[in-house]
Amino acid sequence: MTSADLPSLLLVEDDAVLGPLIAELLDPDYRVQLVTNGRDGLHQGLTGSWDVMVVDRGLPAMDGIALITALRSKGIATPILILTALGDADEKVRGLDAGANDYVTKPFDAGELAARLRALTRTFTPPAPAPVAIGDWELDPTQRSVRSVYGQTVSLTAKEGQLLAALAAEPDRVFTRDELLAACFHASEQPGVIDTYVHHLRRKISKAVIRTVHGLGYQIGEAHE
Amino acid sequence: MTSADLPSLLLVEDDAVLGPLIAELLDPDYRVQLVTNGRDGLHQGLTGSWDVMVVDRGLPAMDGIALITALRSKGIATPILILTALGDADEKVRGLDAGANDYVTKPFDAGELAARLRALTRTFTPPAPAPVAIGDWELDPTQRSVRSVYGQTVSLTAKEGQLLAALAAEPDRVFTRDELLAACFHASEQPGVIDTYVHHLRRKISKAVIRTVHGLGYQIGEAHE
DNA sequence: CCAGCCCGTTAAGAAACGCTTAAGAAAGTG
DNA sequence: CACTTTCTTAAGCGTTTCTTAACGGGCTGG
Repeated sequence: MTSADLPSLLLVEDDAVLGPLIAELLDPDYRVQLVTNGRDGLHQGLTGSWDVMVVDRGLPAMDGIALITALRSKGIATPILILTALGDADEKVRGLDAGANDYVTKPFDAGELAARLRALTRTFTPPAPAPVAIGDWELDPTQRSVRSVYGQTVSLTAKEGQLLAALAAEPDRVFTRDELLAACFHASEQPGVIDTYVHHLRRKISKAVIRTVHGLGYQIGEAHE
Repeated sequence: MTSADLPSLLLVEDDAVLGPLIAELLDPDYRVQLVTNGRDGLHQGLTGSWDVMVVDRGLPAMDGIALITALRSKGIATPILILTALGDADEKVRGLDAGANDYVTKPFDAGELAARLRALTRTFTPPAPAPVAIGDWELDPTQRSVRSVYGQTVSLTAKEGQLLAALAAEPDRVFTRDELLAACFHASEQPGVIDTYVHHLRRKISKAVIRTVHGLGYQIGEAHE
């Protein structure tokens, strides 16, 4: 989920009637983008940032299975639900093994589809999330404050907390500004925002926590050398 | 996956005939543990470490929905598939919203069940760029750092990384300066740049890594003959 | 062994990049 | 509605990285 608003959903459906219908059906709960062929689906899937995708099986320009295979091979891990008229068990096996996470056959029940999509997008948060350790600091799960190992507590703003949480999620990994932008902001801001917030964090916490990797981005953890 | 061998599967099914049958069906692909009531399912689910669970809907001692709700509230995030005779859309919605990840109705197709379980246990790992081995060193796929076999890590600049990657791509091959220029730079620079960067690399890493072939260029690896 | 080319090393200017600051816009609050 | 806090942009300045060039030592072939 890129922000506090609705999750984004990419719908790939060539049927001129069914496509808009499904889009309308999902509209209250998702920001739906409808594309009507596999090639557009691939392009959107690769370039956009989606919380979940619904793809038809038979598509012009690029088959649904081929689309999913292509996306997965490019490292796209977004949950994908296949929605199609082809209901043979063999077809289901093929679709799921290609990398889909769920398979629903037409005609489908609207409530069931919605529930399956909820199941796919559900981000499971354990009831008592352990505070995230960042060097000598501890990020509170509410993402609004950090405590040093020696009692001192610093409160963060929402963006500061999100940025720090994103970096802390994968220590040692280097995040580009664009990645961080997609994770914490609406992706419409200037990449320079990140610099500003990194500066804020470094001033509030110790300078050493967030490392700069020149030309790439930022990183938490392992100082190289 | 808890170990290198088969994934573990907890099957909660009270039917004395169907339970062992399903267990046998899944046996080739999973380490299956069968329990026949909800209370045992809860206990196993909480204490054991499972890669996936298959639970029946109607269970003695504790309903399947209640079981899932209880597990989720305790922070158990294991993928759960409901396998049941109750096939109403409403039932499916209830089961999925309780925290199940998939819902299959009896009678079920063995191949489909297996595929859906594969989809649930599939751990999607984005194509992990394998580190490139260079003598006693390992080039990080981000191409921005190298680690020696004994822990020491050295960070590289962008050009240093590109140059090292180009040389390491074909060990033992001798690259001319022009080839390296075309591979790492805009081909508009002086060939002498290469010398400078080779020097930087030799200073950061050990001198022996990059060999000079007089009159030709540079090389990683063994000398010819 | 020597002349001549090739390579290693260093330094310094140029360019790209990141840090810091400030100020206006937007959002939240009483 | 006024006030405060937070968000976002932009610009100046310092740092890192890139590229060139020059000098001195080393390699090769006759």
